[in-house]
Amino acid sequence: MISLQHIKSPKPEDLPSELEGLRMTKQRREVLAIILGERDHPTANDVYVRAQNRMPTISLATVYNCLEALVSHHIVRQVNFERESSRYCPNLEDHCHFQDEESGIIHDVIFKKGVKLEDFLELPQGTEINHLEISLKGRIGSE
Amino acid sequence: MISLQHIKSPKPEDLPSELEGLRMTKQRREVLAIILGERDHPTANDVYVRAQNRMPTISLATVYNCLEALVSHHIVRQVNFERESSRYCPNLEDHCHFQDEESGIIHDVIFKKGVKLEDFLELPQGTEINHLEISLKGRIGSE
DNA sequence: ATCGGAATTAGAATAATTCCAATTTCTACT
DNA sequence: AGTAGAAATTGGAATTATTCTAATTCCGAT
Repeated sequence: MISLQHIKSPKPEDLPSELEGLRMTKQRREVLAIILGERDHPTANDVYVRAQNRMPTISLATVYNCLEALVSHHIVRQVNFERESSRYCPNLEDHCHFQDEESGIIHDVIFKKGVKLEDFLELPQGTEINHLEISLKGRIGSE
Repeated sequence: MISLQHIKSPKPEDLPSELEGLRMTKQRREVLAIILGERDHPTANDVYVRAQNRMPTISLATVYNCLEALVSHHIVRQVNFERESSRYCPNLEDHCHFQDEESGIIHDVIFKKGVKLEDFLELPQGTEINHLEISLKGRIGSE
């Protein structure tokens, strides 16, 4: 994938017919376009509701299927906060998430340049990390 | 709470009648003793099953109630991995969790001494973090 | 002892997600 | 272009973890 990262709001029909080895069906393109469009970390249900505008017959099961396909092909990321419903994020850069408890809005938070996991965690040596999720909650200072 | 941290397997009846302002009922003591005993990050259902040995009439709802009481009084911590069921951890030190994908076992991982969040995250200034959860998954090197 | 609030209980309800079986749509091959 | 087989979609049912509810029980303070 060259730079979907920086394509803000592609029309679904402008998305390629295959991405990362995943065949892009009409529904998958619609779902991906929604996630690339409003980057507000929507839930599956949010995506479903938005998708219905252009595609009134899409089903929620399909939205879940599409999301799982996109996630497992590393085209979008799944984001979890405690036991809330999963959210989806098109930013594939290494980053984590901060949820403002006031507004509920989720912000991407990037790592300081050059920081590696081993720099701040006492990892048992030989550990191979396949997945990392950092979730923060709090408030944004109001001064 | 002085040092429940280091009390390995207290008998429920040895736990105090109040902790952190929370009245410790028979059931809450049982649940807490289980979590302090086997520190294997049990789920609510695990706790329920274990509790039934000594207390056959305890209900799952009560286990959930007790866990929520203990968590909200900062006596135990709730641990989440993606959308798996929550697990519970008596270690209140600042730490995060690593799940070995092979065995499913969860290990506590501590931070390098003196490391602060701002050292590795580009936090928008003025952010006040109330909650932080870091979950890692991977494998433990086998050499 | 007893009153009142808090805790416990069993079971129903909910929410998010997954499963299922029946269609529909693609893709590849003739 | 026509068609078989595979893959994707669909609606609805099922599942799972958790929360809610209403009735009972418990416990500490009067």
